[in-house]
Amino acid sequence: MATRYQNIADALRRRIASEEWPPGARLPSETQLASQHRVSGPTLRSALDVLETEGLIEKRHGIGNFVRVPLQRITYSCGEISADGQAAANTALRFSVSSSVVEAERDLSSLLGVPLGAPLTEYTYVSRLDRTPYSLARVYLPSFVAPLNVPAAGRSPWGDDFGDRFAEAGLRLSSVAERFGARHATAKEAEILHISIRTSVLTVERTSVDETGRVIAAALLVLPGDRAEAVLTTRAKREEAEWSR
Amino acid sequence: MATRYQNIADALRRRIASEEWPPGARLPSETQLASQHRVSGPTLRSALDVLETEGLIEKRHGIGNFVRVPLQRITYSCGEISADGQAAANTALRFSVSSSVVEAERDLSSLLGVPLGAPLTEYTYVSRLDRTPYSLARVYLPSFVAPLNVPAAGRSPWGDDFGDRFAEAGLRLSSVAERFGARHATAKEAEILHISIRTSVLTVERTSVDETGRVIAAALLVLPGDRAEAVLTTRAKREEAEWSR
DNA sequence: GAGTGGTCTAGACCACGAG
DNA sequence: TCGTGGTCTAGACCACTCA
Repeated sequence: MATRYQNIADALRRRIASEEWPPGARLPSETQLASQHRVSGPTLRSALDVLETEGLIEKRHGIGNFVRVPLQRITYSCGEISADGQAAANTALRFSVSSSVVEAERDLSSLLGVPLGAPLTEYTYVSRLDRTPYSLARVYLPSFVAPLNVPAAGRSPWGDDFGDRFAEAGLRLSSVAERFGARHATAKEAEILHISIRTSVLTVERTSVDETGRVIAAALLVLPGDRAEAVLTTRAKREEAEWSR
Repeated sequence: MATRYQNIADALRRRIASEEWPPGARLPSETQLASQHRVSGPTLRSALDVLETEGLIEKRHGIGNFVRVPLQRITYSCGEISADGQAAANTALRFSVSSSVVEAERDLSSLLGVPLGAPLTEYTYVSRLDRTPYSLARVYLPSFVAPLNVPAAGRSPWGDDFGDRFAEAGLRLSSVAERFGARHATAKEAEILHISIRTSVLTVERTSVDETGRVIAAALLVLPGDRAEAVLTTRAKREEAEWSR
């Protein structure tokens, strides 16, 4: 059965779809909408919560509720080994890098195969398109790969530009494993990416392995589901020669 | 600044982490918790909403709120071309398949390159582990690939077991493209997978292409983020011979 | 029937942003 | 200062589950 706030959410959804309120427009105030639909404030607010969770509207405290402008989507290309550090970056995508030294937590120590508390260099990449944050990548290098706190190359927003470091350390990148997941943003990620903690994010856990099977880099990518996707193309073995021209 | 319900959510989260309420246990009733924390019902409920969104608790109408039992995770392996239909299935993962004939909607027609309204055979795969739904896959075959409504092979819960159909139709699978995304579950998906519409799901849009570049199958996978992940391993070209033994 | 969570109310007060 | 959304209250009533 349909509840009161669900019916209102449906009605508002239709009015948005009909472009009565085009993208970017401000909705009437919650007080006005509540009296329009003859419900109390909280009931109307739960209807708006539904639309916010769906990504249809954006709430701005003290200003109003706005129809969200569909964001351009960026693409993370999977399965590309970029030992030479020349990653395929999306055009117009700008990013910044910062680094610090951290101690290996439980997750990172098992991921990298280093003892708990071992020093790691952490690189944080934040990409932006028109001032809107689009992706967050955190890369961790063990101390045997590079001296602590050396600058990142900054060639790719995905943090896969460490071919130089590997070469300097006498390591040869052999394989890369990527694990994809979906979850809600953490409070910290939400703040960095300017999203709500209710936003779904696509996560990529990427580990780079050298010839001896040792993990030489780990990366944690966080991509807001409403503005990013990952793509992968696999070709049948037999045709590989033809397809790569 | 921390709000009232956030503080309560933190407190409850700590009590759950300390196993005061172990996995599967019922929390005190909302009325009891509200008086414990000296807040009103709605305030306590919004604290519980936070925990539900985080996947820490599960609400059961008329029964109580329960600490969620961590679910075993299943893995979808990406980048594997299984033209012969022998897919790597997770053990103990059971699934059912149903099929129907549908007309190509806007999304599907552009994905498959068929006219709007063209007849497609739709296969719906639902996998389960211990009676809990784990994945939903919908596969669409154009009519030139197979006669309408032929049964699926049922060898893989991911719907990548159509090698026989391709062969019968004289088609040779050449490449597979996968697109990954993250979003909330739709109402229909939530019902099938027994999850909330606020649950994050990992989506995979998979298109199979033959030698002439024609799309011969499209699949839409929906994997609840709390119980599934996708993995991909890429090996450097030079070492490929060694690694595949 | 007893107890649980789900919805809804009418209003108070606070925090934010803009003029 | 004003209008906005955010939080919170105290309680009513309904829907669901189980004994």
